[in-house]
Amino acid sequence: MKRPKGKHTGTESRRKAIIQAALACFSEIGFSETSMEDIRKRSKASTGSIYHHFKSKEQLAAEVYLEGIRDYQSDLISALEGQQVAKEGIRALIGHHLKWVEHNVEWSRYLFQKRHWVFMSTAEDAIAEMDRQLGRRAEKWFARCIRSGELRPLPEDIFVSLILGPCMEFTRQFLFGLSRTTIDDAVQALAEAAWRCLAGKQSGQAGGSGS
Amino acid sequence: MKRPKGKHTGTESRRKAIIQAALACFSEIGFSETSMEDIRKRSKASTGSIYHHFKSKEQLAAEVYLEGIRDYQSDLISALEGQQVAKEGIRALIGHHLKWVEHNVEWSRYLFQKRHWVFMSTAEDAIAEMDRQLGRRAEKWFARCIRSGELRPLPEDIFVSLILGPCMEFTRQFLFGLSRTTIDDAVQALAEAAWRCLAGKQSGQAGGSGS
DNA sequence: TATTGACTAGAATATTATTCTAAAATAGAA
DNA sequence: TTCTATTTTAGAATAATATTCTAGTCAATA
Repeated sequence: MKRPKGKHTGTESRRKAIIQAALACFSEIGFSETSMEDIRKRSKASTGSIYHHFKSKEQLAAEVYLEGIRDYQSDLISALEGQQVAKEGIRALIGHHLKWVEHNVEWSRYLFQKRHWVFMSTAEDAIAEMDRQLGRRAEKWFARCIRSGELRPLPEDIFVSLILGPCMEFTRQFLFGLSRTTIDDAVQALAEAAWRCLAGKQSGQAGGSGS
Repeated sequence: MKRPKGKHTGTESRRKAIIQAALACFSEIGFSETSMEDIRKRSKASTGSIYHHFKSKEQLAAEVYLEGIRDYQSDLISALEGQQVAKEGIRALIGHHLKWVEHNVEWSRYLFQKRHWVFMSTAEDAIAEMDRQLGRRAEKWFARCIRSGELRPLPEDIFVSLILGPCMEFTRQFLFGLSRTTIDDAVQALAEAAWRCLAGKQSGQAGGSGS
């Protein structure tokens, strides 16, 4: 019937090679500027091979995206759920994000700097689904902290905006080479700031020094 | 020598028509999916005419972007500089942004949802220059507030992240139809949150102006 | 009216994404 | 092994579409 699938038959490695080549090309010269010919040469695959693995250039771009986001998200959620204390969880979240970006600049450039590409429409559903799954688990974690009074009760969308927003904006600046603060300092500063605006009343905020 | 320019000779209106048509097409079906033929039909211009006004599809996309960002930024800076009190300034900034988005959904989708498109490389310089100019004036305003102790002294990049980030993230959710909070409430919530993490030590509350 | 230069038209061309046909490789069955 | 079915690869052929080119039109002056 099908193939044994326990094995990397070389077909998988070719697929990977094409994705890697595509990532490199897109990252270096941009999506529109990259021709299938470029990817073909760089990956040493043939036209037919590329189109056997990927329906179109657009879908190839989408697969590249998914490949990266999968890696990014995998550790993210465990980093969060590994924390019991709200303040630590938030810090872990921000820390994981920025460090991942620092260590995966090329992927980050693709995932974050150029997010929401129109030609991603193909993957839109898959991406949305991943976000949703991640969102649900994160939501659960945050809900617990809100119930315990550690975090201020805020609408979901505002919550997301306050945590993700600064991270993403800093990421953007970092990837453009516009940031001067180091990643470690940024984690510190952003986590502190996030805490300041998310902390529940009783979580001894502002007033004293702390830490 | 050139043209009398007191009159809109129809050439300018044609240019505008092409930009409008392009915006509509890009917004509805996406950049890659939009062919020059689509734009030609929608704008009722000829191929030659389009290429007379714009060097390429990429440059057309860039001009569309610049057209929008110009409108967006024009009021933004005056909204900020019109405020003396830090807290009010921040609120004005956030308020202007979200309201502009609400009233210019199509443009916003183009400017913010799909920002940093690769094929914007053409305009990259022009955009960067606009951002820089805006940035300088905003920086000046914030620097004053920091000196007066109204705002906490933070690195420029962190500052930008904390104000712009949440705005942009909420914008993204709004444009995707993922937000449930109304724009007005979001302005309120985000401004409050921003203030909480940016306010200087002595700025207890109550807007004791002065300076 | 004639001249000049910006503007428009649409056919012609060039580029490049995609399809197609057939050959090579691979995995399992005999 | 050899045979057979299936997957994968190759590269030429095709199709789609961005861009260029040539020949005009028009609008403003002299």
